[in-house]
Amino acid sequence: MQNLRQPLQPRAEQHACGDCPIRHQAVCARCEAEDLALLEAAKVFRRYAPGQSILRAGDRMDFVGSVLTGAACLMHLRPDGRSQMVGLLLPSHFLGRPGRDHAAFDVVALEETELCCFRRAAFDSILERTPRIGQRLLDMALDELEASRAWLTVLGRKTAREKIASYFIMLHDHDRRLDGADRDAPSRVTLPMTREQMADHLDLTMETVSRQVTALRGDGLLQPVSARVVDLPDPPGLRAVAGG
Amino acid sequence: MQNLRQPLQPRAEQHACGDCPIRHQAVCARCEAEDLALLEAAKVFRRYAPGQSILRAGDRMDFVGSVLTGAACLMHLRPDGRSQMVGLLLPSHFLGRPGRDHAAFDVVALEETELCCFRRAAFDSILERTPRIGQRLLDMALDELEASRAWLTVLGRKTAREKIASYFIMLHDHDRRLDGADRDAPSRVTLPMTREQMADHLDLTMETVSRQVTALRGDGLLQPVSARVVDLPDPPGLRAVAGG
DNA sequence: CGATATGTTGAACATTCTCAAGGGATGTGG
DNA sequence: CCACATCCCTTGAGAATGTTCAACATATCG
Repeated sequence: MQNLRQPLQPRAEQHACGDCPIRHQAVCARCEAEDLALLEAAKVFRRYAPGQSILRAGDRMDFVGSVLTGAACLMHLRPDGRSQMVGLLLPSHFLGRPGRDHAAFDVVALEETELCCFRRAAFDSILERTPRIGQRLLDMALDELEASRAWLTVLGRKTAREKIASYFIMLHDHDRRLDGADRDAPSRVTLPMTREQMADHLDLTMETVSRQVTALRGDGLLQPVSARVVDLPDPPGLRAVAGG
Repeated sequence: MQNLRQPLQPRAEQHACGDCPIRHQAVCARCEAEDLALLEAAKVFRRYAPGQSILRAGDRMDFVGSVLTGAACLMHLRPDGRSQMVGLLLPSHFLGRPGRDHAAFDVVALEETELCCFRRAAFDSILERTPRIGQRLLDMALDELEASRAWLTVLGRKTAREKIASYFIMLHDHDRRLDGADRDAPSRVTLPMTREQMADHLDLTMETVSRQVTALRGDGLLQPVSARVVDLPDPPGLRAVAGG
């Protein structure tokens, strides 16, 4: 069993918070210099390979942390073997839950992924002394809750075509949130997952994903560059297809 | 437009926190006497009729609060008119979001519903002075997030039959959380919604809901007493059908 | 180059939806 | 008390979206 205590990858090179790519989006976003010093002293970078298990449902969680680079997913495995991807962890997202010992879902790295981790005990004590971090965490949790509820609409009320469009728009928008560029300008997204994993996330089959990607390419809304890289020539058009 | 500032129902009779039905499940669960005094001074009960709108998406939210009795739902309305119920507010659930002015979703009372409300400004200042409440709120938000993610599996990977079973088990389990009784013992649940609203929540059609309820009755897992009251003679059996 | 993993396309099938009709409770007015 | 209206629910038959099963294509990597 692999978890945060047993990274299989070589120890990640650790950077200063000053030039952190997620400095102003993550749990530390509202920290002042003094708060940051506390976090900086406690942090440890961890690196995971694609497909590597970061946590398993029920595991003791000794660490919490932020996704720095890469992507991971939360998986809900059912007793009968069926599984559903119930969340995506992209750079700046927080992993772990203060006040809860065991993981609720499996967490799997989708691609090469770096985490900025804090030992649970250390993080909890920083939380106590630094209300700003607790507030930020609450805010992020409520954002995630809103996103998860909005995703219910994607799974529940959208057609296969709309789901695929919604998925690409979500990736595009998350990139724009990090780089601040124009949301309507053409862009290139790198897919963090295989067709099969997309199918899992969108509650479709791999075949339907494939067919709908082909269809959207035919409509000029997606322009595959390679299997994992896709150009979006017309984000507003794609957003319209995504519908809401 | 109706919202928390304009309840159409007569002013609700207000009770002391001491004999509150959700005293130990709501946001105030971990409050000591002194914290409770602060909340008690700021609280106002509100009552809503079935079908009444409590909030509309985008509304300014001047109040936050807990559901005391009844049930309400969070609705996500899409531009094309399709809608999806993205959450259920049952007794003890919290409504509203500190640090956010506008509502993300519509909130509609499903049945006669009482809320224990606090003016946003007052609540925010209590939050600041009472870290226990902030912690409890974070904990509840993370519980809701987990529930919402688990519901993704219901919508995404379950058959109509499994969805119906999951729905009844969810209601049964929420009742058991409030009354502490045995989760495996036969019980009677009161449905807070019509077949059409159930369909909306489960992402099915009213017709499919009706057919599957009939089928589960045939299997001895549901025993309708009236349209809105159903006996569950065999919760473990129903839970098995719900599957995960 | 051959092997394995990943992605695409095709055709038959199944679950659920849509459209349509009818049943049963409750309420209102005559 | 009955006729009628309304709302909610149930049942049926055909249609449709997405699935399943299967073959084939493409890519990556030893």
